[in-house]
Amino acid sequence: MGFEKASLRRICQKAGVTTGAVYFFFRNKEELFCQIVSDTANELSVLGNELLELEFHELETGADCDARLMEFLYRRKDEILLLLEKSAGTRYASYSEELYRQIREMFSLFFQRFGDGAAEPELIRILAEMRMKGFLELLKGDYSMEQLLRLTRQIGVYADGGFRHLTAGQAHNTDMEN
Amino acid sequence: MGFEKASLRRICQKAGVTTGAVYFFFRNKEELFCQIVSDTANELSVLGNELLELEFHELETGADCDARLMEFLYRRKDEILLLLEKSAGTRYASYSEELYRQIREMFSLFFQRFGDGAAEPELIRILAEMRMKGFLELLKGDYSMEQLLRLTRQIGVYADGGFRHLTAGQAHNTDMEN
Amino acid sequence: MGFEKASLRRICQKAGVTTGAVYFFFRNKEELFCQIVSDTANELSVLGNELLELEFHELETGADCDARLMEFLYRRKDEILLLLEKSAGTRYASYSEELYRQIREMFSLFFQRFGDGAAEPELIRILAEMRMKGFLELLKGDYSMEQLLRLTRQIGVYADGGFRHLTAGQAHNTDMEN
Amino acid sequence: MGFEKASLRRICQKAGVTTGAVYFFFRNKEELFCQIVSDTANELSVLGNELLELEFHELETGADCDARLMEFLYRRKDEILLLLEKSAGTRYASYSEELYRQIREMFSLFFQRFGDGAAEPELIRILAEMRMKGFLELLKGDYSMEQLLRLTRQIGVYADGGFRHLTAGQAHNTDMEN
DNA sequence: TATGAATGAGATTTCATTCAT
DNA sequence: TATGAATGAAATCTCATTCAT
Repeated sequence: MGFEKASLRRICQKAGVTTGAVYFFFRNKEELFCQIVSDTANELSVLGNELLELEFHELETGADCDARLMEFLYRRKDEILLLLEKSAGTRYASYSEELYRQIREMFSLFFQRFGDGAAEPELIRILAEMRMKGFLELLKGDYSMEQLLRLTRQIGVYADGGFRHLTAGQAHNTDMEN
Repeated sequence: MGFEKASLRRICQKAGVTTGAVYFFFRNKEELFCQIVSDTANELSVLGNELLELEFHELETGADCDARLMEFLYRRKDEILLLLEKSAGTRYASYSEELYRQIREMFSLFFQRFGDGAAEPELIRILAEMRMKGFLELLKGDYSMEQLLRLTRQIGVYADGGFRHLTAGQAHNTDMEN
Repeated sequence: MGFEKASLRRICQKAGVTTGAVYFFFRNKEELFCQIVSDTANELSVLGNELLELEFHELETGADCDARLMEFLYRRKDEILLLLEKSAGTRYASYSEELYRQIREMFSLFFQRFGDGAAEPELIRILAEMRMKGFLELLKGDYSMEQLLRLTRQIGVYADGGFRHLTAGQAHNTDMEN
Repeated sequence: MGFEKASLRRICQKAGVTTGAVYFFFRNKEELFCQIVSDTANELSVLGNELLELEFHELETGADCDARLMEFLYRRKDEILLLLEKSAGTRYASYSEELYRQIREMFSLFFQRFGDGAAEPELIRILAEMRMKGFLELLKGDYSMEQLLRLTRQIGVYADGGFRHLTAGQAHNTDMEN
């Protein structure tokens, strides 16, 4: 579980390399981790910004954004899961924060645009965490690309409905939840 | 991060005790962990079943169930976070599985009752993970009880809307996501 | 196995005492051990000398000596086994040496008296070890006093026969062993 | 004293290695012990069975068997002493039981063949323990090969005489022991 | 007289890292 | 470029002993 629990000895044993060899290519254990995920991390950041931009200018639907994101995550499955779930103890430990920020920004945008005014930051934080969790769990499931995209679409529908209900209900909150 | 990375040495250092002292009270590191969380774990299981029952017989609204759950979690915040996020390596490692099962069961029930027929297990799995994540993040935020309950209600509204959108959309799926 | 492997904690647990209490009665772990065996050790030394004396003046048969010895060992079974097999690490560690010396002396006497001249010290050493081992194993068996004495007598017969064969054979050694 | 009391720390200190280094070659302390003695243990078992067979078919005298055994033990002195006296706590702890069984079997054979009928198992047990003890003490003495073989022969003579006296005496037991 | 709690040293084991070759 | 061996620190756990009460 996680970078810190993964013993280099065991990693190397599985990879059929000697531990000594690792230190020829990488300065230390963290460097090894980082070189594995860095490209993916960079590209994900770029993609995130790009999608944020698209959404901002309403050039693409949310569903299309989700699909493009998932396609990327799927292709880099292993690295993504390392990056987002096993990076504690490395300099990528807080990488996911950047993603969360992007998602929160997007959500904030939605609330401003389609909701009735400002959105509560804490609510947005929770929703962002949930959404991200959704992506990650989709990734962890052993799905085919088709399955994955279909499920992604459904999660999108779910999120969309949730958002609408939330903004609609904020005016007459008490009515809605009963 | 987690039970396994939490060095007993460091724990004891912070607590101002020697590591040897711990072994007077607990057989080993895991026992220490378990004695901290066991009561809470048991009560949570009971509460989970109770709420499941209530929902099943429609004796209480989902919102009320959520509120009762959050109140419990809030009162046992520390133990709950240990139990659900730091238990890898202990015999509670798979405890959360039970909770997930309960949530999935409840979701399944909803889909059967209000949706149009059977629900896809994989979709339910993802939604359950997201919902749980929501609860946990609510817990991790440093909120007052009032704030917490208000946010919980909002998440409930979100989830409710998501569910409706999802079941409504299953008939004319392609329309919805565009 | 032995004094050093027996944890005081476990000893006390079995005895239903607290470890603290032990240190009220005994200076330390070794003292506890020694007070358990000391009386027995002293009496055994005395008995050993007495039997040696008796044999020396031919006031008693070897079989009677053996019987008296075994009766004593049997009554102090537990202490004897502690003293002779678990004393490593205590000041009784070399206690058994004294017994071996006595047995060797007795064997030496036999060889001088009934054999044809001086006896080889190394041979006597081995025979003494074997004889002692015999006594200890007799003790460890879960026998009744009667069984024990009968077996002791048989071992005596064995040893007697061995001795005779050995002394008889020393003149024409090569004949005997074929 | 024994495997369990032999601290790896001290072993390594004497060997001029760090304890960590040991774990490069051996999985744990027990593995270290086992790899030292395993070959010897296997060969001893084979030899034991072989000698048992020879005795059974009377292809070799007891004295020759003893000599062959001692030669083997002498060549593997260190490993044998580890195996038979220091193995408590390892998976070889009960190894010597196999040897005892072989010796008892051989003794049983003798009693059936040369004695007058069945032999008492408990007596045989004691005699086997004594005989084994003899072998071990022979080994522990710092003898030359010649000395060792000569002493072994003498112990053989002793045992032989003991056996004869015992079987002869079983008919008129009460006479003998006085 | 006895207990419960605590200590500190030392045991086995693991691990990232280094180094000679 | 790569290996096998080694190191030293730190982890969990055990144990004899001490001490306040």
